[in-house]
Amino acid sequence: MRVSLKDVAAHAGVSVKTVSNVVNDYPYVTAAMRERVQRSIDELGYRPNLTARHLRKGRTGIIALALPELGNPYFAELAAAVIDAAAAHDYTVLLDHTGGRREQEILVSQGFRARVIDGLILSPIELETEDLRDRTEDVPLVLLGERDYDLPYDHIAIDNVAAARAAVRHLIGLGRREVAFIGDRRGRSEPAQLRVRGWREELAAAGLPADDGLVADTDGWGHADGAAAMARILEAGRRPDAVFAYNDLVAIGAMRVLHERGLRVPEDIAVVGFDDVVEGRFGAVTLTSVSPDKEAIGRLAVESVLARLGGKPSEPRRFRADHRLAERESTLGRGAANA
Amino acid sequence: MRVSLKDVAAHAGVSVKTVSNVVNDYPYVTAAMRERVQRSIDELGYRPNLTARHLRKGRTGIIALALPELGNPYFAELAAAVIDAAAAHDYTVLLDHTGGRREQEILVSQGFRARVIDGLILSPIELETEDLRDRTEDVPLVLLGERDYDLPYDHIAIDNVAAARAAVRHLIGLGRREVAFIGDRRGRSEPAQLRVRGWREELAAAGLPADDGLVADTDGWGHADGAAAMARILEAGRRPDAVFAYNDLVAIGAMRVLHERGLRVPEDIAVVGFDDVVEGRFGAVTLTSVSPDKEAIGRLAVESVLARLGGKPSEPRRFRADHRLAERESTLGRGAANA
DNA sequence: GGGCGTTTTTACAACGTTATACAGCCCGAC
DNA sequence: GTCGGGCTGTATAACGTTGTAAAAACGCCC
Repeated sequence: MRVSLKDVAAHAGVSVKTVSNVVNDYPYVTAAMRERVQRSIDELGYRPNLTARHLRKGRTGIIALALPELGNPYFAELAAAVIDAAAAHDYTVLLDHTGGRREQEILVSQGFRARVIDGLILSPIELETEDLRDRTEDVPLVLLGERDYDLPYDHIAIDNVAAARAAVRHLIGLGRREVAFIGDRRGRSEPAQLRVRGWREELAAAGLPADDGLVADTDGWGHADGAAAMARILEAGRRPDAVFAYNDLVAIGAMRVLHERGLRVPEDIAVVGFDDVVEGRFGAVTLTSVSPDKEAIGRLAVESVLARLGGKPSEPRRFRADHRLAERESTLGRGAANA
Repeated sequence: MRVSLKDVAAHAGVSVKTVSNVVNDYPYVTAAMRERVQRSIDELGYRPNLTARHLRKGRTGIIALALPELGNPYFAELAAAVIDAAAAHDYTVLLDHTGGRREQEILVSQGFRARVIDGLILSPIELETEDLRDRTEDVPLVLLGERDYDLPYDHIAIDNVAAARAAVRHLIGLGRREVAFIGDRRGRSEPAQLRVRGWREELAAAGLPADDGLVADTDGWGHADGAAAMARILEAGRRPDAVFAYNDLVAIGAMRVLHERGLRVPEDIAVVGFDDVVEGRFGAVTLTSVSPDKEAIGRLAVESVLARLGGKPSEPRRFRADHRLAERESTLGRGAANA
């Protein structure tokens, strides 16, 4: 059986609280007593029961991070950043994945999946603003990714519209005139809509048409989705000279199809992705990508969820993490205008 | 403040235990009473406190999964399999990453990172057998990946030696005579050593020399490690006609370097990876890879850790998950012998 | 050596839940 | 009618920890 404070106390011939004091480095313990108790602790191999401690203290030391997919390296890298940031505050992270499905996201936000947590960081895909309106759960929630409307929760995000515009501007600067967007999620995902909006705005600013036939829906955001969408565009007889993809996986899937059909990247079609995952740096054609500051996102998310632990209901805040465009072979310019 | 059983009991005018009975579907509760209590529960928005429940029951409903790196999609896919398998048993998964560093792995195995768990699934890289000998922690431990020596813990693994031999056999069947191995970890990783052994054995069986100059060490197992190792081999003046990499990421990194130097895959150099990650199916040259049954590994791991919860110390067991060789463009044969 | 302030240790009550044991109750059987 | 036994509901005691408050020990001064 597991050793408890009581066992140690009996063994050392002191009260339970004294042992607790030693364990918690309470200052008013004589060196002699401390050593005597410590010896019993070591001898019996005592280890505090965190469940009991947390019941008493009202905190569990665990925050949950709910992501759409672990398989996407962007989220994996983000998870690593969150885990590290949490560890710096002596917090442990419980990871969950929602598949980006709305019902799962609602379930998670209501705390039905993991109910032993002090706080929750959620990266929603299909979740609607209204889904959070009647949230009753009292653990602090922080949202990753931009939301259009106001909700009483902190947001951590990069400026998706600006980032998308920068990507499209870069393509236009290369002289491209027909820029496709791959990865809209049938209008059901807020982040996708923001990137589409950036794409549309930048094309408009350059006086280029934002043709709906150049926006390709996908079901998900994996390699296969990008490949299928690219194939559909080509089979519809379109031949864009540039592609801006919702993320790197979609971009890489699209590039595979271009390669199969003998279209060269970037000569025939330039490609820009989003997320700057490692994978994009090691293909036969390395991928230009919008690079969000993942480490900052993870750190800000942890800090803001922990800041809300006290339960003081201050104003919701919106954190903007940085992003930059990492230029690589997939948009290597033939005399690129400075973008 | 959070609503507790006591609040509900007061509101409904019954005892705390009766409310508990309703919550836990205890059979001997009249329908009338059940409904009355349920109404109070709904009205007050009661939600059970899992910390307290678990303190009482001695179980937390959480198992930890400690992986070397989340960034490697293989582990991400594996994590998804474990999370799903655990969910089927009403268990939640707490994810941790060790970076594959020995001290971290020891720490995790001793339970220093996450101490609120019922069981632990650990995928060690550098951990030595002896590190587990004096493990005092009493939560059940299951190891992922093969271990050579006997330890009182269950193992879930594929047959690494056999899988490596199959990969090398396939290359030899293509007519390749100089097969390099990329991704030994300076002898510090047991799984790597097993794959090197398979490589060595199969070469020996074919009467080919297993030249030490063809084994490339790496620090880690990411794209960059594979690229650096491949470059080192070429710069040493070697020109193997095939490469077997420790995993897909290493293989893809190596292929990038081959591409940069104008060497064609598979014409000049055939490449085989390990893990069968999605990424390998969408490069300009798709990657042949050893494909372990991740879903089975995840399921077996969860089942065996849960089976040990009772604490009955039965014999440690060794589970073998299946693997197969997924053949793709990187080993497309010019008249391949049947392999 | 008694009084007083400071330091050290202790007893006890919580945190929210469930297991145990028991007290009523109702019903049918003797 | 009294007894036994199956249903319901309740009081109480845990689970292992820490906060509070009070008791004990100590040191110092007069």
